[in-house]
Amino acid sequence: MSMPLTRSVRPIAPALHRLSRLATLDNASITALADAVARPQQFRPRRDLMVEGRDIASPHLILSGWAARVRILLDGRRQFLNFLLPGDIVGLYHHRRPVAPTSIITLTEVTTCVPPELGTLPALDEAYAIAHAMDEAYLLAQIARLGRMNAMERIGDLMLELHERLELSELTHGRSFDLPITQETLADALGLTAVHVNRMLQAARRAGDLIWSSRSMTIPDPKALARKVGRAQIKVTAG
Amino acid sequence: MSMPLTRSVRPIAPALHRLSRLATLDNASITALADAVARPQQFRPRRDLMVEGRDIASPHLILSGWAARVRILLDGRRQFLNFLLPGDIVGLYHHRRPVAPTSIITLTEVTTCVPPELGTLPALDEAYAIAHAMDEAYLLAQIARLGRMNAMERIGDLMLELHERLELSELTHGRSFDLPITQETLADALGLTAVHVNRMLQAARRAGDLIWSSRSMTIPDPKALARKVGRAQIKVTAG
DNA sequence: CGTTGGGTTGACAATTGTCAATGGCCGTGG
DNA sequence: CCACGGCCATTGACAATTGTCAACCCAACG
Repeated sequence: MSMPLTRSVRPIAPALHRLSRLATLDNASITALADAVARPQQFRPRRDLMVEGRDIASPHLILSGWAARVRILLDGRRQFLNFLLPGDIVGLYHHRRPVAPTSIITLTEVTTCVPPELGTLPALDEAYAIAHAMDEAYLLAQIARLGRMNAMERIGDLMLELHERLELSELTHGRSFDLPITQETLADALGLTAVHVNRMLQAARRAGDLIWSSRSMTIPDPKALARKVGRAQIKVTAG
Repeated sequence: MSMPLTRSVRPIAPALHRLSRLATLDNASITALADAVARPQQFRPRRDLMVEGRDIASPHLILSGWAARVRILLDGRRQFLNFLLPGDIVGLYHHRRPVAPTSIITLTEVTTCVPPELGTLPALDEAYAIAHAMDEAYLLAQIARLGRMNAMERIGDLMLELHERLELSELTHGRSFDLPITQETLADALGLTAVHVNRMLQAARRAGDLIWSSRSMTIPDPKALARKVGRAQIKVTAG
């Protein structure tokens, strides 16, 4: 905490922690990751990491901060497709000349680096594959959320998902986590309006389901909430 | 059309046609595919190809018929995550012991086969990678549809997507295609109720946007409809 | 201090869902 | 051949959820 080296490594620890949990990484993989992390890139809030339809200049491994994949309709309606949290990887594909399927925008100050290439380190490839499968699982969860849950359930379900994901990188504090976004951003992720999200958040607080103040979201009783919104666990490999 | 051999090959041609379009396949890949296709599996409607949370017994390459990935909430609400059409591949992952992220259910009579393994034929791997990227792009489209489009737009957008996808396997007839599902199935894919889908389909017909009768869906003016629902093209590789 | 971005509130409108009933079509069995 | 049942599509009346618009508050900040 007081040593300079520690200080500089600290903020990126969660991202690496999560990646190294997905598969058993050998020394070569860890070295490659350390090299990658040594060349961080900084982005201010509301900057594009990628633009839909353009070639992907380079993939990103999120080291700190929040970003989101976004799709904008012609008349300006906006839908966030998923959130990108520390440890998440985007733009890594197995085929030539990949085109970004969506734009990616930073929601907060964000640090990224270029992850080690696919196909050079088997252990890392395995981690990538698992990370990718989890991404897909969360996209599927998002579809069910938007298609079949009401506003209250969507909010609860998303908060549980975020808590679960942040836990993997040890970015939670017990039943709380930092939620550095606005209600409008939340609305765009949930397919609702900011006004309605506001009302539902108040209802959730009255019901004792969710308490959000000064950027800290608390889920007093995750299990009870999970039951209430009818939520299943995300699981990607057996055993 | 009259030769026995032709007759038996015919129904699976669309699936192979689409796959071979994604990347340039060498002879080894084509042979491997032909071998795979020679061992078809048949499924009646409403059968599970996979069950959420269970190990994936084997991946499937859809040769004919329609299936869907589905998620069911605790109280029975059902959401179809995407449709699986001839040429689509499911359950092929780069990591060990993959667990099915969702159940897959046949909507019609379906024929599948086990696609050649990943990592043995580079040309085929490239096709798999592109197919997978397209899958992902369609999932993202589904999210935007459910999150930010109204009922009318969702229907139009989905019909355009289905037409576009079926065109890749030459399963369209000009501006028409076979839509072998019920309005309730459509509703479960669109996050709506069957009653509302019914009303919107009638409105679409009155507006001249969509004409659906005896399983044949016609889009009189695809470009106009695309403009009306604010739809973009799906593109996965550059050039 | 004035400005600005986010959050909050109220009144009202639009969209979508619910429930219940009806009719057509088709295959089965008598 | 006809009666029956089942599935699907259709309709109407009504309710619930969510959106829209406009105003206001408040804290942060230059």
